[in-house]
Amino acid sequence: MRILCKRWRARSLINMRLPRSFFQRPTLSVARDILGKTLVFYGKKGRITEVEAYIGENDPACHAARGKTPRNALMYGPAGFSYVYFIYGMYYCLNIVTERENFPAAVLIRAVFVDGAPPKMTNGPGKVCRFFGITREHSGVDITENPDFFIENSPSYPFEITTSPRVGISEGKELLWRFTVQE
DNA sequence: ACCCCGATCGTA
DNA sequence: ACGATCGGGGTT
Repeated sequence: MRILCKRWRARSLINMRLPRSFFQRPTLSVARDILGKTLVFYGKKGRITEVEAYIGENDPACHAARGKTPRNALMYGPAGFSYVYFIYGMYYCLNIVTERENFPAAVLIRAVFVDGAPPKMTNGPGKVCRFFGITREHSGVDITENPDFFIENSPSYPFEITTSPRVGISEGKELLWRFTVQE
C-alpha cells in the first residue's frame, strides 16, 4: 500500500510540466538542468539536447547588453515565458526567460531530438523553430501555464554534459555557456 | 528616413 | 568560406 503510493507519487512528478520555480534560478543551472527535458509544442515533442545561456546586461552577447528595448523587454519579465526573436531575415529562435523579474536572462534552445525525425531537422536554433512552427506569435507565452506549449520533466537516463563557447557571437567567446548532451 | 549588423543555415 | 534576406536599433 505504502509502496504503491510512493510509486504513484514518483510517477506524477515525471511527465509533469516544469514550474516557474524551475526557471526562477541562476541561468547556468537552468541551462544544465533543462537538458534532457522535453519541449512540447502543440503535440510535437523533442528532447532538449543543446542550449546556451544569456545572462544580464554585462554579458556582451546578450540581447540586453545595451539595455531594455521593446525587442528584448520579455527578458526583463518573469521567468518561464517564451522569448522568440527573428534573426537574419529568415529564422526564429526560441528562448525561455530565467531568473528574477527585471534581470534580463534566458536560455536559448539550440537543438532537440525528435523521435522518428532526422536529427538534421532539429539540430540548430532556427531549425527547431522551423520544425515546430514556432514564430513571433509564440513569443511572450507563459510556458508554465499554456496547455499546448510547455517543457515536460521527462524521464531520462544519466548523460554527460559538454560545455563550449556560444555560437555566432563576436564578444563573450571566453565564456563556456553552451551546454550540450553527450550522446 | 537611412544604414548596418545579426544568439543562422545551406552550400561550396 | 560565403551568400541569402530583412527586422531592429542607432543615428540623422
